[in-house]
Amino acid sequence: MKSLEYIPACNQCAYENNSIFRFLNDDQLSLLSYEKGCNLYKKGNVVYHEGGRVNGFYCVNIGIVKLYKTGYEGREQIIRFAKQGEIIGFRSVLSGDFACHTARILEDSLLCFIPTETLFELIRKNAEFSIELLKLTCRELGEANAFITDIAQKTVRERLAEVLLILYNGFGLDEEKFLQIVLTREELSNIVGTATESVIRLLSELKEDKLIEIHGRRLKLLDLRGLKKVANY
Amino acid sequence: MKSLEYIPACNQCAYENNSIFRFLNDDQLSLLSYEKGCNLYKKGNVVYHEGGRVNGFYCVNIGIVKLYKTGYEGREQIIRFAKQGEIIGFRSVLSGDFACHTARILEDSLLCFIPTETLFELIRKNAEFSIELLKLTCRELGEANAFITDIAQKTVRERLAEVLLILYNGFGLDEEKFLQIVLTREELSNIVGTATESVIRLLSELKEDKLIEIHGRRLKLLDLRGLKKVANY
DNA sequence: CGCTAATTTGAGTGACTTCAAGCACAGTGG
DNA sequence: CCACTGTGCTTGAAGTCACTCAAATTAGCG
Repeated sequence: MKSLEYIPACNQCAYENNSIFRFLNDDQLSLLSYEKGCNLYKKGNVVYHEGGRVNGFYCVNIGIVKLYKTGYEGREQIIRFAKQGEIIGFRSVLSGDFACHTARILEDSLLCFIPTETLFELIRKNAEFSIELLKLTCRELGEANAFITDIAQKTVRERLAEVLLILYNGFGLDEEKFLQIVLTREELSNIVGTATESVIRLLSELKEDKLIEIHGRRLKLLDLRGLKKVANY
Repeated sequence: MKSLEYIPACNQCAYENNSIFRFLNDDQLSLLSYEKGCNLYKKGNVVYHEGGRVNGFYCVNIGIVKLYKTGYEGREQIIRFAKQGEIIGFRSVLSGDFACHTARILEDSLLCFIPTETLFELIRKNAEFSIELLKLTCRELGEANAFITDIAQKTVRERLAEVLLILYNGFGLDEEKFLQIVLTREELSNIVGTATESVIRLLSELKEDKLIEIHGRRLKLLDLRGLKKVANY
């Protein structure tokens, strides 16, 4: 982690990255820019640990952050990834609780840090902003509940295909149809909730069926419609 | 469903049942009482359907409501139960989306209906209330994520024990240690995410181990500590 | 420094095991 | 009397273990 002298302005970023902060007015955006901090993080760094105290939350300016919980036998369960414009850790800030997941850098990142008090001030001053924050949380909750249903009812094969589509929705493809997020097989298994070996075998199956191509860790999604069918999605 | 002439006042209920509305002031509570409706529902009635429009949300005055999603093969996945003082359906109201689960009456209920506009008015007028609403949603989100981790990593036996403990936390025991919510084996299986037969077998196992007693659908929790151990909870 | 050697890490495969789902059917109690 | 509970049996999906292979990192050393 490295502190920055140059701090990117929020008023620009908010609109470019479609962040929650676009619901703030100019004054509030200035306040935000003034009160926040900004740091560089390298891949593998931990931003905050599950169970630790947090006294503020983060907004991703550049990079990707992996959020995961640790199960009782040490296995990580990936909850979600945060990319440009998304905020992480605000749940613990709001509830005043310990962090309920670990945040680890997946791709070198630039994160802005916003102190707890600033968040509360903004919520109190701007009802529109707080409604949008509520909507955001509700959306995440809806996704979480949908995933519970899937993980409880679908086969590993279906879930894997679905996870690929969820990643597609979040990160998109490049011009060659490569998924714009690169994960190890183990990380994939920690989203799907299965063994690494199963992911390896099932990816091969999807390749056999011409739905994807495998180039090391980079995955090319050839047939989105076909994947949807496999995933019942 | 049956409309009521007598409508319970919110200012009393809010405090007695520790509902989210205790963060409203007297005027706002009066407004709420004035603008809400109130209906009786019988066991098995559907309050709203997954995928349907909702133009308001509900607060449980008496009874228990079961919230569940329907998987792609028609299996229900129970998301949570709402009891006295809890609100349901506000997520769809906030996001303006279709309901993402079905609400069905588990025990005869008295539900108060609050129109969308009233909710938004209260959020706009009362920052404290909206913060508490945010906290509530965050808490639910945290629970959902924890459950994802469990369902992905734990065995059915562990999950069943855990579900019993979750139900204990939500509904408590009577003086004879009977769980204060009565579910069919199928409903239990639709929380745990398993087959009905597995629940039956595993409940028997827990009985063998003297952790619970089975009296038809009523379950007596004999050894909470033991259950925690089984559940790794 | 640069160039192997040594070690680690992740991907992939096969053999085996096991947990839990599914099916069929019997019992029972609301 | 029908929906729910309970049991035995079978099967299959997926987990576990043990191992190989390739690539990437790090260490060692002239």
